[in-house]
Amino acid sequence: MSEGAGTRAETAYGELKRRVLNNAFPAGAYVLEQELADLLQMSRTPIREALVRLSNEGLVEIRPRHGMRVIPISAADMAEIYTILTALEAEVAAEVARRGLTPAERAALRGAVAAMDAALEAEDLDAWAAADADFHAHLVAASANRRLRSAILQYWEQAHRVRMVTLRLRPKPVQSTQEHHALVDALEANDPAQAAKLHRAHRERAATLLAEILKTLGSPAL
Amino acid sequence: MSEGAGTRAETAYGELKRRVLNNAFPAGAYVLEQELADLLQMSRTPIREALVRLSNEGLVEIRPRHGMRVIPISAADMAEIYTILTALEAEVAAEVARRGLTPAERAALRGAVAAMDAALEAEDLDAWAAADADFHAHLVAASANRRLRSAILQYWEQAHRVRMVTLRLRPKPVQSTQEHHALVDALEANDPAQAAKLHRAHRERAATLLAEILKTLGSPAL
DNA sequence: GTATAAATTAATGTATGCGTAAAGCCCCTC
DNA sequence: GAGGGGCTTTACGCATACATTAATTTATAC
Repeated sequence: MSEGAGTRAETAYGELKRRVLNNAFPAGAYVLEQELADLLQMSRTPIREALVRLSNEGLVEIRPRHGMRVIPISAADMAEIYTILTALEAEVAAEVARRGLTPAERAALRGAVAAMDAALEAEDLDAWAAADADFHAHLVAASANRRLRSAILQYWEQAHRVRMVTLRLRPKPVQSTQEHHALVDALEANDPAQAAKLHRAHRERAATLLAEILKTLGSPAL
Repeated sequence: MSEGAGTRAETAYGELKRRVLNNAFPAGAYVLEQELADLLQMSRTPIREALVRLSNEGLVEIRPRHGMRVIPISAADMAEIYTILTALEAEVAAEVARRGLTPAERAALRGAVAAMDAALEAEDLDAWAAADADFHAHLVAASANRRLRSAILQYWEQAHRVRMVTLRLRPKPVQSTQEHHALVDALEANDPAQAAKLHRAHRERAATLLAEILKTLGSPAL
């Protein structure tokens, strides 16, 4: 069993982040530092450090006498996030296309697309979402730009909760598979412009879709 | 006199950040938490919180028994940062061109370009750098995307120290002015694609230039 | 009943103290 | 002089205590 992290602050960070991403906190509710300290069985000090980090990452909000809460994401927020994700991932696509795919990368990407196909056929939305995440993770991992990778991850995480909630409210993602295949083709063909363009279109379509769903949901902001 | 911030942690954050950006810490040297605490006349607790934030922002590095140091930026780091800045700012340029400039924005941008011209004529590099920063700040401020604004600011800050150091090592920035005028033209003409393209070219040229200077410097990493 | 002021509560921001364990040092061996 | 084992120092990680002050409640006046 891998414990987790050496320091308590890191444990707190990891554990709280996990819970935030899995929507384990009551939506919109404030949680006090002491409650978190009790929950994770440590003093407020490491909890505080973890909260500072999480709030820096835009995942939680600290309100001085009310505690912390998961940042609610509105349709407008989602649009902001997707704009950034789109720009950054398109950059990755271009970079990767420029230098070409290694066989391992190619395999990983094609594998992820295959998994998406399979999940779609099996009507397993969770598996599809996982495969989709996998695809994008592999793509991002192929960038040599460490800062770029970590920035993308950060915005991906901000959007994660919402993606999960809306997963079952959207039409079956059939077109997505096509788009992913085309993107890998462009990457293999060493065509940066095309790769960036395809990826951008892919993301923009997803963003539009999400925006509509969120608008439909009213906007109680997740 | 504006004191600064209410809480000491915020004061520490602001003050330390200011010093980091102004290169007030000996290059490459580690500084202990206690020394910072003495420096700012507070206990280690708020200092720690500030350091956690700064390290999250990629400005400093915390090494457990050695203290904190300003993160050294190599030529490769600079390339990473500029890639991200380029992608994000091009996005802003496109967004702003899409919706058009308000008269105030137009005035601010043209004003900044004029200031760059003047500074160039007066051979005042500091003024030129300030005007350049102004231009980009005004451009970024014109985006409605809060997350995008803050992400750009973050990477801008990471590059700030290096920009200042290299300012006097580069050829006179004559071409820059032209490029800025052209960009404003595209923004006014509501031409998103052209605005993005121009801005991207502008930044990529700057990045190439910087890379060469840094390579020339050897790479002791700033 | 509403509004204002006073009193109370309680969550945070910060200082402090201490145990831990890493880093450095000393001394010894080869 | 290089290597290594044990000792010392000390910076940090964390728990804890407490003052501060915002939030809330109660009291009071109208």
